[in-house]
Amino acid sequence: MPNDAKFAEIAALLGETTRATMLHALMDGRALTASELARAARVTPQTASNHLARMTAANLVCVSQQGRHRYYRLASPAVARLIENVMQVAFERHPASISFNTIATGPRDAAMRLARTCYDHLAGRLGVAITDALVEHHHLELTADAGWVTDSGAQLLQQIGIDWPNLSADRRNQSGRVLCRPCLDWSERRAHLAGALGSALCELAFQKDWIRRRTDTRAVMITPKGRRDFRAWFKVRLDD
Amino acid sequence: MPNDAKFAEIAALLGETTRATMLHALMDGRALTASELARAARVTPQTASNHLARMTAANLVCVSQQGRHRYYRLASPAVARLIENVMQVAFERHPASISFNTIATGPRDAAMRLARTCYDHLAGRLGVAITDALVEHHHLELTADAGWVTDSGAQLLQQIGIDWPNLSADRRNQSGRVLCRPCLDWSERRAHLAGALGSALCELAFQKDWIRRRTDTRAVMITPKGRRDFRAWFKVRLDD
DNA sequence: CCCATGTTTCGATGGCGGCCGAAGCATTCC
DNA sequence: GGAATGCTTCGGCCGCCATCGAAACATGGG
Repeated sequence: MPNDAKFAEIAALLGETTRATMLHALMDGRALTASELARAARVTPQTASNHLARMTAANLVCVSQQGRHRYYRLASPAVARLIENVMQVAFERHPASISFNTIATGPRDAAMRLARTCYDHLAGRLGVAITDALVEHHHLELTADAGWVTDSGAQLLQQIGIDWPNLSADRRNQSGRVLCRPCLDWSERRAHLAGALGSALCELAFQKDWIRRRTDTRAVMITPKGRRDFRAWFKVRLDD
Repeated sequence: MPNDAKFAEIAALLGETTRATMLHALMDGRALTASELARAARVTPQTASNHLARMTAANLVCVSQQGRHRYYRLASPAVARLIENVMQVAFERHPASISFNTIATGPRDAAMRLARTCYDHLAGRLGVAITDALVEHHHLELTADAGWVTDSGAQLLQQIGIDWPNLSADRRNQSGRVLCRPCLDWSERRAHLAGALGSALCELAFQKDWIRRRTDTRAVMITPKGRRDFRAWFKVRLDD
């Protein structure tokens, strides 16, 4: 009932390792079954079930039944953003404690560091590299809190098959610039592309088989075709 | 050490009513003493001290000593944003449970609803009204994730004494548009202005005595001069 | 220097909540 | 229909942590 209580309720649900692990497993945007989540968090199914029920009640995740499986996924983009935000605060640099944080805070897995999905967009070196390349070639302008696509950027997107003006139209944009959100990547500690543009780019990359999902991980593999096309379209350099 | 653990650590710190209450008390951006925070959360000083020590260690708040008082404040804007984000998820509307959430979720206090500070910017009806007026008169364009100031907006800001181009210059803005972040207000459930612009406007409003702080609350009072000038400059209507 | 005030440390207590075993329900496959 | 699989409910155990009293420490004032 009081504001603070509901606030604490949500935060408390995030603030427990088992649930946190499950939520992170859902951060790639896919839906996972209760047992998969139990395995991911290394707890028994009944424990997982309990956690999932509570997170469902609090609208952190939602569930859809298919046969005898129950697929759980994050309830909304806002939840994904919230999780990102906690990560950001968790790994924010602070003058006093740099020595503690500098070592081994990023994902251990090399594949994870190279390329992974972050709810609905690309993260890791690939995500950062694409974003950097777009900025470098003036297709995109980014600030700490916001970003927008330039005219040349809109043209580029059009060519690869993203109807950007149309995409951004329903968000009351009028002047052709727009709507992407920087998202701090906690392995690279660099802004990369989230928001509508990040989502559209990620979808396109799967569709064109530039990247492929791996099983049981948020890491994605970059196909040879992807390597070529990322370079051709975005002038992305991943190998130096 | 593992990512999930540090994530959970931060979230767990937010997820406890006493600490949550303290953090909310700090959301107006001011620094409060340990005893003030203890009173706000209705716990003994020693309990508060314990919580504050842990939140300081986790870089959620930071402390500066003055005499025998220790003043605590939020450690960074990122923390304030995080707290806002949790509120947003906590009060997000969900088709299934609207009937529960529609009643009495906003701040009870009428003054709070009318005008209050939200870390470093204005919220409540005043914050929303200013934002609406800016958008209506095409001084500002807002989307779900981002926003920018139009040329006419930059002119208006210049007239009231905010050097907007200069303000946004250090965030690699080149084309005069820019940098403000919508922030969902959980009493009005409407976007209002945060980010650099929100902060500058709020500061200006205090400086020009359009609004004044009240003691012991985030609510601010709007002065008669404020009422006049908000109307004159921004065409804000607060009374209908 | 002594007392008042603000804050922290220590130790003990109590309660909340995560966890699993056992059992029950639902769904699918044979 | 019966067995297997996926998931949930129930009950009891255990550990963690919020809380407070008591006391120590720090600062400033008289």
